[in-house]
Amino acid sequence: MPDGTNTGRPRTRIQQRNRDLILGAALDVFSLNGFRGSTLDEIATQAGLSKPNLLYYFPSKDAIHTELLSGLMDTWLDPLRDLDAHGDPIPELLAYVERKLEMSRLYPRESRLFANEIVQGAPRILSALQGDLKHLVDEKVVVIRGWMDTGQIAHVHPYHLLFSIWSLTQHYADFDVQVRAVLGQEEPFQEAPAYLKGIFLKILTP
Amino acid sequence: MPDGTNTGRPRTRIQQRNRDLILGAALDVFSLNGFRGSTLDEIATQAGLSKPNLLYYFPSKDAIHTELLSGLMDTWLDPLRDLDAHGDPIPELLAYVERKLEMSRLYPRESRLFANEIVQGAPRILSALQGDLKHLVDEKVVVIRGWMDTGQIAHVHPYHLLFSIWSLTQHYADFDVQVRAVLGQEEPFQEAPAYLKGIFLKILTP
DNA sequence: GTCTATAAATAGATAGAC
DNA sequence: GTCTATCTATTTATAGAC
Repeated sequence: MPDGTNTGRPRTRIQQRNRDLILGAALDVFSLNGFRGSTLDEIATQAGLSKPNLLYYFPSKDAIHTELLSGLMDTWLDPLRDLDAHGDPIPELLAYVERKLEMSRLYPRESRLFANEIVQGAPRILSALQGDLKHLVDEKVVVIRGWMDTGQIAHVHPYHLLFSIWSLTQHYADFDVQVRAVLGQEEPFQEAPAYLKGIFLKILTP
Repeated sequence: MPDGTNTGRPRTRIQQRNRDLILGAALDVFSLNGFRGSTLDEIATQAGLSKPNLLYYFPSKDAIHTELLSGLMDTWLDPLRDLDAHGDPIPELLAYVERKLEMSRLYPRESRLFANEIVQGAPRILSALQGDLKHLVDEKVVVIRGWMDTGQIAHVHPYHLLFSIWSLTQHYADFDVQVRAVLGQEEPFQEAPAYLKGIFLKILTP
């Protein structure tokens, strides 16, 4: 992911570096074990810092997790935000699929962090799902419905269409081990882009 | 899921009842928190038994989890096993999609149990994925390739086609909270079957 | 079979020296 | 800022009475 997640307070270079170390390590650990399954010990070891030093930078285990989730939520929605109502509908949607798949390829830990959180009932981000996410989706669904009503793309359930895009693209990050187990040695992300573009073209063509 | 998961040893009615209570409670807890995020305390409370009593029936936390996973793996693969090489290809595949979606609707806990395990790297079932699962998939891919080569269904990457079916159907169980958050009050499983059949018909039609 | 009590290890978090 | 030492609660698991 990008940035140094600056929450406003000024920081020295060493502060910034250690915060980043901690958040990176926490992303490794939380994304692989979920919140409750992760320990500060593991995060500290992974970050190369002592446990008390971790808690010098963040007040609690919960605070680290929350910082990660809220810092990432925005970035995670960017691909959908970029869906342009004035673009050419089919290429626009295929490009969205491509961006989402690229996110899975480049940021599998972030994808699994969300997957863990949501599979486990989204206790910490339910309000964000019902708020920011739902509002953005509602807004884009209007655009998609417009494209359908003018016959520019096929008529399918717009919400479930978006679920399909999320599901299919994130699958390659979240279920990576299963995909690789089944494919043997073939590289998943080599075939996936063409495959997904192909099927979404069929789904969307009027 | 079905059965009383009999592993061979004879059991009294009270033994069977308590084993089932424990496995049911463990399914609730493990499917919501993953293995490491779950505690025997929670499982015991959920089962209405004391913690030592749990460990009278199962030797360890790990044993409960393993029993759940291995007992379920077979059932989980049944819908794919039922894919009939001699059936009518498109209806056959659509029926498979329907069976998988029905599994998500009826057994969301089981779906989330696997989702947690796989998202977290499948430490306990990797060998089953590389063994039983891969072999079954390889076998069915031969069937699907046959249907493609004779022009009965469209030519798409058969492995990724199966990933798509798993991903799209399980999404409604594993990411249920997100789906519901976005849909508001609309019931996901009302629209999903028709939507999925519709898009897979487009994908598969030559 | 089921319980209370408890062991032994690990968890998150704090105190205080440096 | 970073560390060692430590507190307190929780965790898995066992011992042993009933």
